[in-house]
Amino acid sequence: MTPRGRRPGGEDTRAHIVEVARTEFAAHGYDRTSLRGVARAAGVDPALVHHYFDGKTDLFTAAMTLPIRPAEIVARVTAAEPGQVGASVVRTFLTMWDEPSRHERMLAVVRSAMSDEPAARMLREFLDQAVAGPIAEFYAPEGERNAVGASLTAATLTGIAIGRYLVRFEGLPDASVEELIERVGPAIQGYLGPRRPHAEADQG
Amino acid sequence: MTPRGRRPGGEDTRAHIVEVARTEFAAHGYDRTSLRGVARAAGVDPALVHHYFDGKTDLFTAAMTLPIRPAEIVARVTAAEPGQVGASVVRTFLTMWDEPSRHERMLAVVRSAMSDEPAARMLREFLDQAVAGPIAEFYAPEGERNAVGASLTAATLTGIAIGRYLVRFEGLPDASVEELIERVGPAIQGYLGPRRPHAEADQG
DNA sequence: GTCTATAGACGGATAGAC
DNA sequence: GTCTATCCGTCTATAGAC
Repeated sequence: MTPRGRRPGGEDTRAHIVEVARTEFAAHGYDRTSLRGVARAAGVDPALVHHYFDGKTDLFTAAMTLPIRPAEIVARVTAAEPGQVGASVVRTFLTMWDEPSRHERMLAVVRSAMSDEPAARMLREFLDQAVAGPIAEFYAPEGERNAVGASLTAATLTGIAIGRYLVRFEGLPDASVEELIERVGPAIQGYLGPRRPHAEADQG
Repeated sequence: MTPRGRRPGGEDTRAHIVEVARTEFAAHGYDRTSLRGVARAAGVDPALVHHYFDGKTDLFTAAMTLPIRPAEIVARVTAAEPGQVGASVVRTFLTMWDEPSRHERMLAVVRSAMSDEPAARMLREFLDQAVAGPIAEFYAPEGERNAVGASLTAATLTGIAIGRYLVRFEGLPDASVEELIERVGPAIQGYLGPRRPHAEADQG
């Protein structure tokens, strides 16, 4: 019957809208998610969504925001033995994907980042805080950074997320976390280690 | 003045539309590209686009199609020394991205694959033909396949393309092809080599 | 706090004239 | 082969009644 007017309980409709929006963004990406669709799925009026949020971008931001604690991640990474940092990074990342509170957010951001610039910025910032930053902290507290190595790490993790959760490359969705750590860890380790190819690289 | 009626020369308007469409899809992704926008950019009437193509999906397919020759790729990969197959794969892939005839197509497919299922299918098929197939051919002509290894390779290459050409991770757009080959080659090599972790794997 | 109503724009698609 | 005209759907956003 869709009762009109103020909702019975004083429950948090706003929070409900945010939740539904997150699910929609995760499932369809930014472009294909409409405020009307969110309103429909949430069982509220489209105008109510506008009442709470400035617009689509605002709703997206509200639905995605969940602070990450770089310090925590640094702690996890630095707890690993030097030779196991690659594996530790992979484990940390895959674990984040498996946290229910983060899964949909990450899905939505990656899906949307390919065509929406604000979403792309969010992806870059996330990777910077959750991957590149902690790594730099570990390997070069002084300030020297291996930017390409960090970016290759971020790229690898992004590609795996896409192959595993979005586009579904053969075998990836069903691979165990342990198998992935075992196979990808060494690759990451290689990106992060010191470079000395055929140039002079004595110390730092 | 936008002359009416049939165009002066008998030039191939259809081909022109396809070209323009490819550029639009590459720049904005599937969702944000409209037939009207394509028509506008091509200087033709929107109805003409419908005259040539069944719909948006049809136009997309027409704009993306460019046969790849697995045999060629196999030849390039198999020409490498066994220890250099990883580097060879990376070089082959990055070279394809740099071919002008392919660059926009690949950009468009990757951009679109995150939210459009037909585009996702195209991406899977491309990676299967251009990466997984040739690799399998090289390592296991008999039919045994290292599916996860091939998928991890595909995921890595996809992630690098995204970081280098789409989302622009720090340092990746400016990295030289040689540096990428040098750093990523060994990682790919690791995915493709035989696995013998802690299970029995005598021959195969 | 919630809804009705509507403005204003753009999308894909089609029928048919020239 | 090309364009006019139009249908019908969807979207974001706003003003204002209850």
